[in-house]
Order: sequence, then C-alpha cells, then structure tokens
Amino acid sequence: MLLSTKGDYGVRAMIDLAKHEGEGPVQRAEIAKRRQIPESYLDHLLAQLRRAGFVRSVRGPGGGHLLAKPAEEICLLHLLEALEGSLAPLQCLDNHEPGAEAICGQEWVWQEIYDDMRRKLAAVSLAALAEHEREHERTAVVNYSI
Amino acid sequence: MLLSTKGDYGVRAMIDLAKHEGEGPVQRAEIAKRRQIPESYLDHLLAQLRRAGFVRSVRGPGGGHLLAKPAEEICLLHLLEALEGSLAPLQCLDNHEPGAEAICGQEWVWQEIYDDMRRKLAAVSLAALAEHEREHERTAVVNYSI
DNA sequence: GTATTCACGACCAATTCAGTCGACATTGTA
DNA sequence: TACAATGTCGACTGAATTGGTCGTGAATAC
Repeated sequence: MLLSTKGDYGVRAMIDLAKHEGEGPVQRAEIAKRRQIPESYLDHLLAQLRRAGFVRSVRGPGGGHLLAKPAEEICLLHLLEALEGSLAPLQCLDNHEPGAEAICGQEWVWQEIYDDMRRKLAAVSLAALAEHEREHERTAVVNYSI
Repeated sequence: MLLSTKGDYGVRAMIDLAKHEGEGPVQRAEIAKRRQIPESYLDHLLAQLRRAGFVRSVRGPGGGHLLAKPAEEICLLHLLEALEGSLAPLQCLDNHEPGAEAICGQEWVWQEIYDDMRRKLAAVSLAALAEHEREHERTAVVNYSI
C-alpha cells in the first residue's frame, strides 16, 4: 500500500515550485538538492508533471521549471493521480467490473475508504502544502526555504 | 497503492472459512475453487495465516482448515496487516523518523487518511464480511455457498 | 499400508522500481 | 557566432517484489 517514491518525490518537487511561485524558473539541480531527490530521476518526474499540465519548463541559461497554474488550483489528488496512476486499493473500484463483488467480498469496505481518501486529497491544495511547510519552518530548526 | 493479491486472496479465503464456521475443516482445494485462487499459491497464504494465529489446520483425510478463533474476534485490519505487512502509505507514518516531516511535507495529510483507514478496517469483523456476503447472495444470481 | 490431506522450501518468469547515462535541443550572453 | 547553461528524451540496468509452480515429505483416517 506504499506510495511509490514517484508520488512522494513528485509532490515534494511541486511543493518546492509552489514555494518559489512568482520568482521565475527554479532549476532541477536546486530542487533535487533541497528535496533530496536524485537529479536524473527528478528529470523523469518533471517530464511527467509537464505532460500532465502541472509544470512549465524553460530551456537555456536562467531556465528551469515553474508551476503551469496557480498553486491554489492544484490539488494533491490530481497531482498524485498524474504521478502514480489510480490510487484505488482494489482494481474493481475503478474498473467496476460486474460480478467482482461476489468473489472479492470486501469492496464495500474499501469503496468507502477510497472515497474518503480521495475527498481528503482533493481538499488539499499545493498552496496549502507550501503554506503548511512555511508554518512548520517558523517553529523548527531545519530550513529549506533558500 | 494497490492491495496485493496476497491481501485480497487471503481475505477471500478467510471469508470462506468464516462462512463454514462450525462445519469442520474446509479443504484448500475447495477454497481455491470457490474463490478463484491458484491452489498452490493459496498454500502459502494459509501458512502465513496459520503462523499469524488466524487459522488452524488439520492433516489427513477429512482434514482442512478452520478459523483459529471466532469470526467476530477477527478484524479486517489485523488480517490485512498479517498478510501485507504495514498498510501505511508512507514509510514515515510507521517509523516516525524525526526530521522526516521537514523534507516530505505531506505526512500530515496522509497521517489522517491512514488513521481513518485503520479505524474503518478495525471496525469490520470477519463475521460482518461473511454476513454481508450472505446478504448479497439473497438478492444476486451468483452463489458460492456450497 | 495406502490414500488423502496439509507443510515447507526451492525455484522461476515477469514486472516494477528506482534509478543512470548519453546524445540532443534550446537559448541567453560574450 | 561560439559557447555555456539548461532542459528533453530514450535506452539501459540492477534489485526487489509479485505471483506464482513443483516436488518432497509428514500426519492421519481408514
């Protein structure tokens, strides 16, 4: 049931972009260093996020990556679904194959859990994540805000 | 985020045992057939469930598998944790490594989702799953109750 | 003693995960 | 115009996990 590093890293990177919203492009190397993500792997994740319409990239000196839309308009649910594919704990919750309930016997439990999870993830915007991190920094020792 | 077939199959098998509670041992081959699980794979799952104290097995002719305790006393949470290991969506939710929050930045969202999921899974007993399936059979075509 | 059933461990193929690397495209600046 | 800085893309890879199979052996009812 673990989120893969794809989802984890991808969201970390997006939080980083959100925290530098309005400051021009952020370079891959900076993100990688601050968020402890292997740079060449981050490359793939940014490509995926770009294809999904969350990130815009600029080449050349002074280039880098930016949010393609305001942080308020990006929610954790859509972000994770773009990175991980479906978050459903059981195949049958997405496919909705007929007859599956009869054999599986647990889908009614998981359906509720899944719905609830999606509701909660949809309610959290990237802006909220970034703000939460800023809040956290005010009281903690560590600082990733350069 | 998918539950592996281990968890899925394992719970299916347990529901099968619950539905035959009090009728003596149920054979692996029967379970496998009814629940559409490869028999040799089910072997491993039953071994795991036995080691975890959920199942008792009897060898020899007329042997098979039984619940090691009443179906009311087995909840879905413990069953799945025995089969899958931790259900946490992020490592840091179990380990609780210090400093993880600073880099990860999403654990506060997932902690709530995880707690909620565990609460819900803990509230569902194997008896409830079996009863739900019986209920379902009354209104559906398919019948697995032999 | 034989047929039936579970017990256990070795093995295996396919897939996914988590990357690395190298060649190439774009663009700002000297 | 050359070049350095940056992103883009695809091929490749090693390790782990998943989802099994198979064969041998042990227990036990008859």
